[in-house]
Amino acid sequence: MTEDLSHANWRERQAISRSEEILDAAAALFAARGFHRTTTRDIADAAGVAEGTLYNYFNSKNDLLLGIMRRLTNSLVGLSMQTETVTSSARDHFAALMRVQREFQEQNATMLQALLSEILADAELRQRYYHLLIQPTLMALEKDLELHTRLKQIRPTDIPATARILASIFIGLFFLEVLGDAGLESGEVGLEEAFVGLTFDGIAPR
Amino acid sequence: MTEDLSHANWRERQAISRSEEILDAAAALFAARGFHRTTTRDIADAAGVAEGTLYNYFNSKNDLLLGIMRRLTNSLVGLSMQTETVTSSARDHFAALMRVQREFQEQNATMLQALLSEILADAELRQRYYHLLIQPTLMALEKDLELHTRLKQIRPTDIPATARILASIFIGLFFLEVLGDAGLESGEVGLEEAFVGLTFDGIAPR
Amino acid sequence: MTEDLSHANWRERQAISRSEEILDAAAALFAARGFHRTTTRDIADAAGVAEGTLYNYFNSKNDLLLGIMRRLTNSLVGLSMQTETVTSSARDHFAALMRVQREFQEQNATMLQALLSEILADAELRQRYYHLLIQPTLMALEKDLELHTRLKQIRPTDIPATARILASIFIGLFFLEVLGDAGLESGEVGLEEAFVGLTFDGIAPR
Amino acid sequence: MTEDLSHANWRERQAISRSEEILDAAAALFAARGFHRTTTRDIADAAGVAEGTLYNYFNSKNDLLLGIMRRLTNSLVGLSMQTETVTSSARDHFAALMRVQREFQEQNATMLQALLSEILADAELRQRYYHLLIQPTLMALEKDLELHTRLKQIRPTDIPATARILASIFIGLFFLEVLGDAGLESGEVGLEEAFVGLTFDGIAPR
DNA sequence: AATGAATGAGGGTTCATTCAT
DNA sequence: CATGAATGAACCCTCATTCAT
Repeated sequence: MTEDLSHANWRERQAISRSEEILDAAAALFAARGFHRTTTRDIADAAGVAEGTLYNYFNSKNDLLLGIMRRLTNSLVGLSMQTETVTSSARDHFAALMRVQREFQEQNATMLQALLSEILADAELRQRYYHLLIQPTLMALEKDLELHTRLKQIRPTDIPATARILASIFIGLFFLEVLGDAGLESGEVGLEEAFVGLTFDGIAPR
Repeated sequence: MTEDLSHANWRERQAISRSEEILDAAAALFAARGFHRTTTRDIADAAGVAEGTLYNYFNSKNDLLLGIMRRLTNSLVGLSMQTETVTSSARDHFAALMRVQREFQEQNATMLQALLSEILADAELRQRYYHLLIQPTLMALEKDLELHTRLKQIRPTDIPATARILASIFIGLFFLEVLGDAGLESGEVGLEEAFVGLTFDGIAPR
Repeated sequence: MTEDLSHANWRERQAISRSEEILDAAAALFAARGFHRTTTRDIADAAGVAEGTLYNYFNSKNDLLLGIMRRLTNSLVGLSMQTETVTSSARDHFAALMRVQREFQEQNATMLQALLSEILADAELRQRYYHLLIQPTLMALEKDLELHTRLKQIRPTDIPATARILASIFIGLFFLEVLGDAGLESGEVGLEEAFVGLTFDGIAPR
Repeated sequence: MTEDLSHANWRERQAISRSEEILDAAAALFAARGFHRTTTRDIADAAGVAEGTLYNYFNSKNDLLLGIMRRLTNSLVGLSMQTETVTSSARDHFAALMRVQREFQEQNATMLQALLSEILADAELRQRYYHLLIQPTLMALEKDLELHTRLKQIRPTDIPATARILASIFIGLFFLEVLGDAGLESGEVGLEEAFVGLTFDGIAPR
């Protein structure tokens, strides 16, 4: 009985890791060549399994995208739990936010790139992505802004609009990164400072 | 002779308008369903021509994307010429910039969306897009920032980083729009104010 | 009236020469790339006319092949008239036959090559070719053999079989030529001598 | 282990026979209608498989031609091994050669016809065919002639030229056969006799 | 008679998915 | 569960032919 259980566990673990290996392969290939230019054959080869095996873990090629998205959301949940803890000053808090966001993008770069392309092309996926990843981010930002406004750590603003501008910065920076912008590669530090400087103090002369 | 000329002109004009009609159809479909989910048959039908006719104007389906990109760059050139002249205060200048950018995005929404998806999936296209559309925008922003810094209308900052953050805002906002973010639909005015408020004065309390 | 006639003549001559120019272009291209790999566009370009113009002179692309065949038969008729005149010895006669055949092949090389390929692939064309070009040649050979047999200039043989072997030599040599056989390029003289030596004296030792 | 092996063998045998079935179908159709008039659909139907299956065994339609050529060369190799041993008299030897050649042509008629047409139209294929099939035949003939000359079984001749004439006879006869020449159908015996009579004794009267 | 843009049927090829082993 | 050969719908593109100018 115990053996049966452990065996089942082993199999389950096997299954999970197989599934993850396949997703790894798929994400890498989707990011490199795009979803449509990647064949199931490519994925199977990269994952070291037969083509038919893919269909034991995923119902369709499209399901792989959904799997990637699930991973991203899980990753984001872990992230939000991590940043939940309020930090001292608003300045530090938003600097930390930027850092965390950039880290998230960096660690999930291939998956994000793989998804974004299809998101722009598929209405259903788009909606799903928005609800699972963008909207939570926007709401978290709004909540943060509200909180710090109440604490008088930031001045009163149009919170929804400001949240969207901040989110746009994160999104846009990822985009520039994908586009291979040289200006970004040089140094992250400058970017973070410029971000905090801009958003907190503005660029108006004193 | 006059007749010959006018005849040639007629032909030429026909060819140009046909070409534009096809691009219109292609851009709309690419934006709606994505490049790969759109068939040449779809495009031909939407443009009201036979499938073979597409290939009298474009060498391949991919060429249609390049045609769309060419249109966008032309549109951007017209835009920069239009904004070149503006000066007055830095505040007004950047507000105008935001307005112009958003207008550009609005007027070229389908084409931008049609391209973006493929840009994320195709390295060559990506590079081309960066050089033709993003880099010029970044450089124009840097030039603007430099100018106004020299005029003491804005305080000294890390100009390349700031330019990238501003560009990111434009890019990210378009993305949110494509994702159908409801918060953006409500009002452009609030957004523009928030943008100027944020970038000039920051969100730090006085 | 005279003028009308001369005008008509001019036009007719024009038409004929146009038609011939087109056939020239077609034959050259068919020989170089094969019938199916040659497009009507290619032919029109090579002939210096528009694609539609081809159809004022030929009903279809296939008709161009028939045109080429007509040319070949005309060429062959001229040839047979030329060789009709009986020459002194049988030896000289068959040597002359070989020479004339090789000359015919050389002068019509492109057209022959263009046709042969299609002949092997198209049953109808094959039959037409056989009746127009091969059968007459075989019959002429048989007549020649009969005549010289009667004159005791050659020994009695199975005339139909011998005629076929002689024709095969001509056909096969052309084939080897097309295949670019280096042994043939070197010298024609040796070939002619070997031909007469073989066919008249055989290779058996004295 | 035994099972694995037998299983692998079964698979392999399956694959080979499938591949051969497809080639059979292709050769028959190419011979009947020509390469370009035969569609991959036709071939698949004739072979009793789906269109896509063709591409599990051959990379392209062109590859089928190469496959046919490979078969022919294999067949030729078997042939040369078979004739290598013959000696006896020169007369008998060349009679046997003729017989073997005609048998080869007969047994590979469809494949030969399938290839010939494309050979005349495609320079690359032409070269390949020459090197794989024609040149070996020519060299074998030259070697035979040399040997028998040295043995004084045939008189001294221009060996390369004679070899080419003999090869031409074989090639030309196949051509006449393809053209459906009635004179050939009647009897092979007469042809063989005429061939030996012509080549050894010539047609000159005693 | 000349033009060449428009046509659309048809072709070769790809690839996600299935299923017998 | 794993395999990979078989499938066939669907796609992009070509090109002979037509016809309005």
